[in-house]
Amino acid sequence: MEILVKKNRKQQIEEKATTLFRERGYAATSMRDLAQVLGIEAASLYSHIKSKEEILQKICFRMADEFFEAWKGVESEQNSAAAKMNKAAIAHVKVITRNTDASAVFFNEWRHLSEPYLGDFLAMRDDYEGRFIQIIKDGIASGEFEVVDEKFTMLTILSSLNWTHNWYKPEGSLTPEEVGVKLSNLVLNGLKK
Amino acid sequence: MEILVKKNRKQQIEEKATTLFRERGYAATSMRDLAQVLGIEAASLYSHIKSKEEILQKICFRMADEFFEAWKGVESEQNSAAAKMNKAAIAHVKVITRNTDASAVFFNEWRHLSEPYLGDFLAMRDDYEGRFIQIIKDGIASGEFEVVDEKFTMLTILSSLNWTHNWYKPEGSLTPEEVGVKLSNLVLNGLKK
DNA sequence: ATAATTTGCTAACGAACGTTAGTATGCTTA
DNA sequence: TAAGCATACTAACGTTCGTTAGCAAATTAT
Repeated sequence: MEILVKKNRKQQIEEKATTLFRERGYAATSMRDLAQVLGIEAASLYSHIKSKEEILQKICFRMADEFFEAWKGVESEQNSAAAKMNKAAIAHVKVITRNTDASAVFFNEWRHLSEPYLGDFLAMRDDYEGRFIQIIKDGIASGEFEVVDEKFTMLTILSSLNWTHNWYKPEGSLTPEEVGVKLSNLVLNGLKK
Repeated sequence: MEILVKKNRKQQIEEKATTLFRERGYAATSMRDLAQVLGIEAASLYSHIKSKEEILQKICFRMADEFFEAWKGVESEQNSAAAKMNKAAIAHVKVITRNTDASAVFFNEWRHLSEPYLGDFLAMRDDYEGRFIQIIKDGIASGEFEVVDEKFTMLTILSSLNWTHNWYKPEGSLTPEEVGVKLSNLVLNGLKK
């Protein structure tokens, strides 16, 4: 009967690898380390995967997919740039808080991707960052936001949002939604009264 | 005659290592990679250094020293928390922008330190972060700042400041001081008008 | 019942890793 | 001029790396 409980070995491998890559880094995690966590021999891993890098690719591009998926609904009919930024921040943070380990790998280990994956990855990142820049531009044009350097501001905002993976604990008191709201509020309104 | 121009081999090694560690990560940089950049054999490195990790230790703890050194002057006689935060942000960002490569190593590679260095490092980080928390607490107590979760706010602010190493180009138009001012302003006043 | 798939093993490959030993050369200092 | 230090070499060490080949058992699908 048990539905959704059975996971095939490949999924297990990717899950454990995500944890290890997060804790030790991709380069410092050996296939023998990974095998040991799963209770098998290193060579046995290759019955399920093609290479070590394939695991990293899966993690990185699955996260990218999730970020783009979450973006849907951000640029809806509403016209306020602040509301859009709020929505975007919440959507973004929700993805991170629901995948803290995979997010850490996504943010820190992507440089170990080889071509053409690396190029694809960077192109997606550019695309994604461009969406935040557009919101900022809109806000400036409409007079909602201060006149700022859009790229600088985008980088600053995203760095705040992206850091979430480093401290968020799912078992803590804050829900992903609440984290997004608080971050969005701090970014939009600042610390001063 | 030439003063301050002559650098001994050990310094050269640390400089080149900083660049490589930044570009490829500590674990993915081999001693043979490093030797090649310097035009010597890998074994020759050991006439100057004790181990690969020693280089990482030097980078990390020199940066830590610089951050603490820069803090002097932040907690001066002035009483406004906003002014203190402004000073702290500028001081912090100045250190980063003047050492972007070493900062990247400092922020991303410290986990490869072994004990007792790792413990020392984390203790220093806690100390440093505590200083930012104190400014936030002061600002809340004095009514200058919104009532916020101090730790959450500290993490968010520092993540913005610390991301600077990833995009700042010394040859660009912004001076370190200007970057600090802009970041501090965004954090304190927010994006909205 | 049989075929196919999943899962795992042992053994081993060649390459790369950090590091040490021992030696040699040239520069700097006493 | 001698001593000492800085610098670099060749050769090699034992270990670990990612990965492949070939085989075997168990499970699943036809």
